[in-house]
Amino acid sequence: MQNYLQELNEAQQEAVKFIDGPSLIIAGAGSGKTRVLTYKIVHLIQTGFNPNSILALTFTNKAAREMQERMKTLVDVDSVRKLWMGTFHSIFAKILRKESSVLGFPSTFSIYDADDSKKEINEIVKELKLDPAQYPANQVFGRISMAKNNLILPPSYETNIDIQKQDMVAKQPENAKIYKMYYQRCRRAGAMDFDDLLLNTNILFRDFPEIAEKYQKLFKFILVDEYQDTNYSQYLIIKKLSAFHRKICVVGDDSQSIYSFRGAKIENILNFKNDFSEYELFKLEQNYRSTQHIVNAANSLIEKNKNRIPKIVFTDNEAGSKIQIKELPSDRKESYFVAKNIVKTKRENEYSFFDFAILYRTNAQSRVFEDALRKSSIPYKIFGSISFYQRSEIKDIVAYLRLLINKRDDQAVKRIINYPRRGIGNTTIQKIVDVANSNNLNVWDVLIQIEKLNKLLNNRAITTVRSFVSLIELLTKEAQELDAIGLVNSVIEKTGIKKLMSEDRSPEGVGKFDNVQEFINAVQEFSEKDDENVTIENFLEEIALATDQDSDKENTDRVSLMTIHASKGLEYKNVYIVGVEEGLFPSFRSITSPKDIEEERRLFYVAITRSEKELYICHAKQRMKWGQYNTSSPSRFISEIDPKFVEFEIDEDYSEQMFDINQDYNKFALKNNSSSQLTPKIFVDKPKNLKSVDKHLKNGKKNLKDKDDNSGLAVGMKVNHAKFGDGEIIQIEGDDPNTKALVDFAGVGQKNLLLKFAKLTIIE
DNA sequence: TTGTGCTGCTTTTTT
DNA sequence: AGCAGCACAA
Repeated sequence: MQNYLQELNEAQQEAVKFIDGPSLIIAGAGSGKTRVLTYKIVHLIQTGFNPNSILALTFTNKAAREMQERMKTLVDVDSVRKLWMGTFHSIFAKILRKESSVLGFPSTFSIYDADDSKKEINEIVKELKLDPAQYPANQVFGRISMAKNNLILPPSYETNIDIQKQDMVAKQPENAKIYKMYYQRCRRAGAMDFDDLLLNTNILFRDFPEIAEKYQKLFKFILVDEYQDTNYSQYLIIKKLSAFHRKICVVGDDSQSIYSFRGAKIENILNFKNDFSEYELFKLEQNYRSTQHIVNAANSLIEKNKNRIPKIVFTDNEAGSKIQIKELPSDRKESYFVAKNIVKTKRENEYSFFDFAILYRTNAQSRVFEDALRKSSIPYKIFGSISFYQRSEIKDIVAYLRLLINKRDDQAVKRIINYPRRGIGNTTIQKIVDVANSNNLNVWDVLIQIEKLNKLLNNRAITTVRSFVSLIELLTKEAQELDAIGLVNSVIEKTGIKKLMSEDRSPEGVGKFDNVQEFINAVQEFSEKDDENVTIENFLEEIALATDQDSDKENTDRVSLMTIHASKGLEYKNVYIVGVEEGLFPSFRSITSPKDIEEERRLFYVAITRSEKELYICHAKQRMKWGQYNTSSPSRFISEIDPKFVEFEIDEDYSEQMFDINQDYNKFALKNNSSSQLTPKIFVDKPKNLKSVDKHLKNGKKNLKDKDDNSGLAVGMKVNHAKFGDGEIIQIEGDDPNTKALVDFAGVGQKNLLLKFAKLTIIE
């Protein structure tokens, strides 16, 4: 069983074999980092460590899954299952579920995703009568996230001078107040957002030393992947947990630190020696992935960064071809070029589509490529766009499940109280929410005693709310009795979601229905796991922390499209880095800060090192942004690569003959014209609803009670309307609840008004 | 209460 | 260009 070591080079072997204390492994791009980590865990198990005492933290679910798969070929499946292996968020969510009671959270606490969080923030901003434009949920959430990742709770946020200064500069002096309320609301809802999972773990370990000790002793060996991307909150957890055994191995590459925007501290890797002075350092510098030209080009670029750990990544691979720098006239042509080039390269080298990746800086860039690939009949898959579970039709169902498990989940109730439409409108909801907030109650608490609001709400509203409550109570009961699949089926059945969706025959509607089917399949698959943890709670947790990368089950041959961030850890034979232009890459937001530019440079470094054989770097001279063409110049990063390793290419024929940018322009201009200018506004001057009038007549509903007295109105009368001013009645028709009057208003034209809504006063 | 048409925002990257 | 949220009309 020693042979696994022979598959490693000397440096890798040393790193794997050292298990006596803390170690730091600096792993250059393509140096076999995952392999080392995997084998190290295997080695630990072989040396006698109980898998249950090994904690391995990864950055993504995917990384964890990949390692697990690899390990299953090396050790028995049962050992792999017993490992504590997963993302920070999923591992500590699990621990928090066990221990949450001491923190005042139910073990069934909900996990708010970014959507829920932003909605909550928006509601608070409105409640505080602040201007939503001045307090964009995105920004405020970013501030709160930053605070939490640095363990700054609302009281400290309020008194922290630096933070207050920043908020003043940003013209958001009330952020502290919003944070405070947000914090309370989440607590009230029994909900944690992503950052809370880490923050609360810290609080747990800080305030309950006996619990901390339990886990400190449990985890005899701790491994952390992508250490350069950990934030302060994560760092503290790791430090605390490893304090007892001090057997910790962190793996990372400072050159690939690309997540500082969400609080990652590259310093964590640089400061490892401060906390673990007895540590051993291992450097993996041999690249097994790429050609010499690619490795050298990447090295020459990253050397421009000041803040880095010195290391020399080298390779014994072939020299390979030079990196191609390609200039294109427009973003559209960039996409056609890539499509054509993929076809050509594939044919010449007998590659599969799997061997190609298109990498971009922002998700928005994917659209044109989708277009070009589809037109060229190239199969493709976009990674990391919207996660399957983020789709609104799925989130609706998930909201029901969340509510069944945690009645305090206010975001979930608000989402589904009127979905499917059951006649609880915004006015009613707002009143209920107001009552909840002013009494510091959960929305659900108010709903179950809705009768008490008989002064505030009309009887109809109270009745509908009551039937909603009994629906939820019924489903809650079922949640105890049925298995996961049965429950989900019952939910979509009894709520009417199934009926509603099956009636929608539009292509989007059908697509949504398919997604719901797919969701049910996912539940099925989950419940078939031969695991003791197949509860609906665990399923919800898994999907709350799932990203899109998760759902790549199909293995049809196709080209991969993704952001560079999403590409970290992956490799492809042929890579196209597109949109390498100033303002886009590096992003215009980073251009004023040298520190941010360094991060963008590392990001570019990551992009380059994804490639094994061929690398194209493309930039377009014109790019469509927000519906308008802008001129852009090549990124500074292109000229930072040592020219020895690149070749420039401007294909004149290609750009002149095949495309004409003005054609694109004209097309858009034409489209805009036809929709907004050529279509004249038509005023309604004929009663549209003749059909419904007919129906009522047939049904003989003519002389039902006359509550709203419209009898004073007649054709020819002069009336006044609050908005439209004075006018003359041309026509009256329809029976009572739907009586309509056609009125000719001076200057406005003719309007067909429904009398039960329109307030007309008679002038003469 | 519900549906529609308009405004205004978006684009950094994600657990 | 595309979309969500929102005001307003029905």
